[in-house]
Amino acid sequence: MGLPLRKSKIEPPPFCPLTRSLLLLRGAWAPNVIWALSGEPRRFGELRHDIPLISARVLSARLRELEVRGLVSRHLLNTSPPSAEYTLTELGREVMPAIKALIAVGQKLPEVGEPERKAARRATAVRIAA
Amino acid sequence: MGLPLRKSKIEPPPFCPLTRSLLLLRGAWAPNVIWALSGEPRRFGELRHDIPLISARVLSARLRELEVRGLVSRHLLNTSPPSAEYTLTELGREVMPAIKALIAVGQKLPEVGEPERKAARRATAVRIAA
DNA sequence: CTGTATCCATGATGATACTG
DNA sequence: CAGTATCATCATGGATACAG
Repeated sequence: MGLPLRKSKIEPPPFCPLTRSLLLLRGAWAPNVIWALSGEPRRFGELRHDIPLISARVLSARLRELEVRGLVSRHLLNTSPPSAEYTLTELGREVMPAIKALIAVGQKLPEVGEPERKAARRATAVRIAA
Repeated sequence: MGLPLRKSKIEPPPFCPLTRSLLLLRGAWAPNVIWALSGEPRRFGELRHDIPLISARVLSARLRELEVRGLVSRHLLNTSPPSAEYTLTELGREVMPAIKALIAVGQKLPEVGEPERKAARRATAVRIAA
């Protein structure tokens, strides 16, 4: 995310079967957007509320990207004031299993703060005879 | 991706059940590393070969992070020249379902190039009466 | 071979202001 | 309300050189 998925100027890993889905998760906000859309159709403002801290700019960008990829469809409502409604497409719903799997895994993972991330590796480092 | 998961200086979304797993995918290379370790234990050099284009610096960083999080264990072999062996821990293996789900989804997603990403949204924009 | 330290380029975000 | 445009910031990644 940032989850950023930096695409090397060269070529993306030919082997990795993960490259594609990783592109999907690009930005690290996309999964949350999909998750927020898993239920009923949501309007832009509702999504902003559902996904705390996401900026309008980023939400807009992700929605557009997901739309271009065919995971999300956008409908303009001729209301006043005008509003927009976003829903998952059939293709978009196919992503849910992966999202759910991620959530399930997350619940099993221990919480790790920033400090620990930079901690030494000695924790599990073990010396064994060759 | 920089699937990067940029942690706001403020606070991470309290609600999102995805935050944790997303932290795991940080860097967008982690999933590939886990995937590469899904089989037999691998040495540093083997991983570099398994994951084309990944730099030693990044591979090292991801392995360390996964190690700190308890998903990967590292073993130094007293060989000459010295070598290291990485394996998934039990916790690490629990992530596989999510990885596999991502791969499965990836196969269903259409290929989308950079140009399309910036393309207009008109494709699916539809006007419906309110 | 296994990593680590630097330096640098780029992408992803956040904040803010503005338009329809 | 729904977005978009701009500007500034920072993390992640790549390349290269160096160390155990």
